[in-house]
Amino acid sequence: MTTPARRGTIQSVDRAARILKALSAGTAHLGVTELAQRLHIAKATVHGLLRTLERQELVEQDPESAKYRLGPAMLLLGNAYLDNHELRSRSFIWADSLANRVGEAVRVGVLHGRSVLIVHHVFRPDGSVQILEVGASIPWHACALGKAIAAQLEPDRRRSILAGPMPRLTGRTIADPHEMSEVLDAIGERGVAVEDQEAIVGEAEVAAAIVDHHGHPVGAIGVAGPAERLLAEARAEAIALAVRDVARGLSRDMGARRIAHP
Amino acid sequence: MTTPARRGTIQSVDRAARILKALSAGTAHLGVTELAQRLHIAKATVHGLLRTLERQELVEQDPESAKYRLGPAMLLLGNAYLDNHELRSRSFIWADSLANRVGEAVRVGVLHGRSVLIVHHVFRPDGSVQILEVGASIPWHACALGKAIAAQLEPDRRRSILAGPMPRLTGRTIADPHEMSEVLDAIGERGVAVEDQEAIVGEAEVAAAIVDHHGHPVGAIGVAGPAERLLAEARAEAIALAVRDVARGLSRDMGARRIAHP
DNA sequence: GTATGTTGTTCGGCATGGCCGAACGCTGTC
DNA sequence: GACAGCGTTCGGCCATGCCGAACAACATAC
Repeated sequence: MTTPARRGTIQSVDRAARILKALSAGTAHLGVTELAQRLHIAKATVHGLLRTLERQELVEQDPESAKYRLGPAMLLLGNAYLDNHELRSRSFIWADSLANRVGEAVRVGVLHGRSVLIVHHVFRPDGSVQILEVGASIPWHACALGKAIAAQLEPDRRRSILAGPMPRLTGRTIADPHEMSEVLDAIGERGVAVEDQEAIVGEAEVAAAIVDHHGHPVGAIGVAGPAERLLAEARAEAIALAVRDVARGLSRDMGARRIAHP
Repeated sequence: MTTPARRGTIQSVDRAARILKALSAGTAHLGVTELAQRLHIAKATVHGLLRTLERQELVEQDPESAKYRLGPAMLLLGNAYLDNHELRSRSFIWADSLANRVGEAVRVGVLHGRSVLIVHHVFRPDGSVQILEVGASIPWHACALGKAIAAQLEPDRRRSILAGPMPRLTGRTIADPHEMSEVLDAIGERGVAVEDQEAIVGEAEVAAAIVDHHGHPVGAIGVAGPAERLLAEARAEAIALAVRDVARGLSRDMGARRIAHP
């Protein structure tokens, strides 16, 4: 056995999940042989797993090339994740009001591994053409959403997330763990995170964490747009205030079902 | 064994997939016990499967209620399905031009079971607020996309899809298999399917199938909007022509890589 | 307060069911 | 026409997933 598959996990299911992720990563469709050697599993075994996944329409086989790709049932499951997402559904009204208040696009995200997953996105309220970012995955260290969440993490998780790689996306990306640690402290005190062209040149974001009744972060909400417009002297403070207000309201909303513990 | 699990399938993976689908169906989160009796699997077995899926972040457990729901990795996989979708990516430019030409919303869908999955959606080009329908699933018999695809199916599949249930969604939904069969014949001849308030009162759609080089349908593209505006005497024919043109172009686009077989 | 019903979780042994090596049919290429 | 690559099938060994039963934690009932 090459990968000893952590105790307590069901080997075949674990392998099936790894197949799905491999198919999701590669842009081109993958064949049985390529999957087998990439995951270090016998070819026949991969075939059996794929056939089972195919019956469930989680993967499908291209009739032309006989190679495999993700299937339509995957889209339904991904959509179901969003539909059942409590933070997402609660954020609808808050995000709408925030977008109208500041006249910019609003994004809501959760931390997933070392990335922020966008679960809700409200377009800037002018009529311009914009692409929907729901489902997108952004490195945590290069967006305000991610930094806002990280600043609220308990010390162990914060240390572990700071330990990992922080690739430079633009000249302004914060890539040094010590610098980032200080930035997170400042964000924690101020209650608002700012990202200034750290992911895409010209784009900025102002965000605040959403916490549950224990104070644990469950996600973040933020305003995104052109840096020059978002961070202009005159508007910066007003936007930060609006974002923090909305994040507080949403946090209260999320924790409302249980009484806070001391 | 209650469900003998078709020969050749891997039992545990099949069960894991059924768990995921059960979680996606139920709006509320499900517990181990409920899943076990719903799927007729031993409780301990369900627990093992869930733990494996949880390690892969395909499901997550609510810390409060200890119940399970779909996990964030699911969203990434669903998104990856869209990214790898050939029809979808090729349809972008066609759908845009169609939306601008007719001034209405455009949808692209594929057949999945007895439903049409929306894989691309262009908003009506006025500035109004519209909800994004990508990922939505619509009964095939109640939308023009579905009828356009069904009309191009080979006889066996067409018969089997006509055999299933066709629930009435509005007073105008076609619920009778014989009537639908004649409607499909007419659509096949004309090359365009029309749906007039058969899914939602007031809403209509005009669509045409997209076929590969064998003539097999791979999906459909259509224009959707208010019935009175879409089906007005003056515009109906023009819209039908535009839709058919675009569908033809897309079909050529999709089949371009291989030479047509006689 | 105890009693009783849940829930999710753990354990260990039986035998089932998944795994792998090898062989097959097929499609393209040199 | 031999070859190399692919996806697929087969059969037998034994690892591994399955299940019944016991467990702990919680909620409820009285």
